Amino acid sequence: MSDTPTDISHDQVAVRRQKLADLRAAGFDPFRANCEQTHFSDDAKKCYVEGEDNAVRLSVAGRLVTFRIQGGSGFVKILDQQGQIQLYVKRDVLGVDAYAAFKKLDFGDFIGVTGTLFKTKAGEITVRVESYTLVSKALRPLPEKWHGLTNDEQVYRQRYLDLIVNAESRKRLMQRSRIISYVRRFLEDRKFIEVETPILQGVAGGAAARPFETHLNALNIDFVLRISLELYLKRMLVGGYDRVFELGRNFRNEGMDRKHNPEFTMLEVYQAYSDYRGMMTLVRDLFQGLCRDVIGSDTIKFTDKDGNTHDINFAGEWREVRYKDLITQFTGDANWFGRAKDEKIAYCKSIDLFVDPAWEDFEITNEIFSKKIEHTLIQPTFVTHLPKELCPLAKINLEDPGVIDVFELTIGGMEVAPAYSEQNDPDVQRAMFEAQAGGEQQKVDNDFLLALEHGMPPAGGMGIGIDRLCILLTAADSIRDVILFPQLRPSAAAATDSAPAA
RNA sequence: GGCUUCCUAGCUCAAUGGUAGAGCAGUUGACUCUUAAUCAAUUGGUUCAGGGUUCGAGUCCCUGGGGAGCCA
Repeated sequence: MSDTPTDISHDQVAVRRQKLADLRAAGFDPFRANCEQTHFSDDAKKCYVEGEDNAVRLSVAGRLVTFRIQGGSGFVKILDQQGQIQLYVKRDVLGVDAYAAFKKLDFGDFIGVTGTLFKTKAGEITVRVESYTLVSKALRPLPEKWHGLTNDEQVYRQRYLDLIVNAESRKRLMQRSRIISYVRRFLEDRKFIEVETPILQGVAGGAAARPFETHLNALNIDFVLRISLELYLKRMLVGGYDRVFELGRNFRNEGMDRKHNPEFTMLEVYQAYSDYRGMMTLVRDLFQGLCRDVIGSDTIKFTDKDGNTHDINFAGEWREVRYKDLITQFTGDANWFGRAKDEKIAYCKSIDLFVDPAWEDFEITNEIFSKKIEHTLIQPTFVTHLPKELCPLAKINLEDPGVIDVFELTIGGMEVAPAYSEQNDPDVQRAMFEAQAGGEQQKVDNDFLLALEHGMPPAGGMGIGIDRLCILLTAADSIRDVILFPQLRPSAAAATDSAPAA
């Protein structure tokens, strides 16, 4: 086969390039070919009529991922977006030349085939190939078929390889797409309108986080990338959109770990004439629908950070508990909120919890919540009546002016969805902003306050971290497993590794 | 940012400081219902990069790069 002087049989790329060159020399260029795809793999298999082999003719296409040739016939499998389908090729059907060429195909090549459906002795619905076309040559080999690709770095940098060889990754990331699709349908069914608001903002509002900074040359002005969707969506309430949502990317220039990627996807929903209690119903209906539609079960498996497994049950009513009660229960001190700061600090010391003496009282208390309590809330839990200092954008509770009308939905020990009765009093809102800005007037979004002065209807609002939701529902270990291309340091090797052999 | 740990063939992994190996994949051959197909033969390495210690380094030390985990 080879009249080249050097043996290239050990070099898989060279072998594949030689095959490509041979095809071209024979007058066929796979990169100039195409094929028909009448069915995806799963849809094709559903077309099989029980007991009637070779009654249905169709065309499928995909990447070769299994190759079992035995003499004059063989079975191969191709992978498309729905999964795999088996193909049966036979010399007697294809003809000697076409069959010989088929045997030279490699793992990873894209082919299109036309043929009829039948069921093998082993019971697998299979396409009996009448003709095929090579429509793209893979010049590099795939990772190993049995162990797949396990090198984390390569999984993230070359996600396409992970998707080809690791079925769980493919499934998990497909589920993410279905989750997002379901969220849209769910909200649209309830007459919510999807909008798109600016990512480049003058003031990074709606949350407390360090933003990415950038510069708009045309106006010679510094901008930041948004850290939240909130303030622009509320402007939509002012503008008369009663039910509005945005599903989009936020950016926070902070740490990266199993739960944080610098860019992440948030859903925010605002419903006029509702409140945080209305959001409870909405979020519960949404999650229960997601479980049914995407997962197919009311319960999901969850492994906590100590390796213990739990079943999280989304059915029925969910636990509702006041922030204050969680704190007094944890500390065993019914009068916790009446204690002096020194006493709180002393207590934290006694449980080995670091707190900075410069912190405010509420920060010390919240450190207990976030470090000691939050991760124990495994089953869906609405934590309500949070201290007002924790969020300046919510309405103050009518009975207790120290707390706000909000919940934080915590599942699997993670805060998944905060919701508020939204503050719509412009004067209270301004005072809260100014207290939070601590004298730095430029951090106050005056344009938003102007909008509030025009009148915003009472509303319930809610945010859901889509990545965390996906972690939960797909039982993923890390945010990197539910983001197609998680952020990594640039790889120096990648740039030099792609030059083709001359 | 700190601590711990990992980086060896295309992939998954071995290798007391003493000649770098296996499985899969590749190549050649056999095989017309396979399921990680099977059988026979066989190729393939700048051990992440650069220094150092040593008679001798994949292994020990240092610097750098990248990944993961824990902490901040």
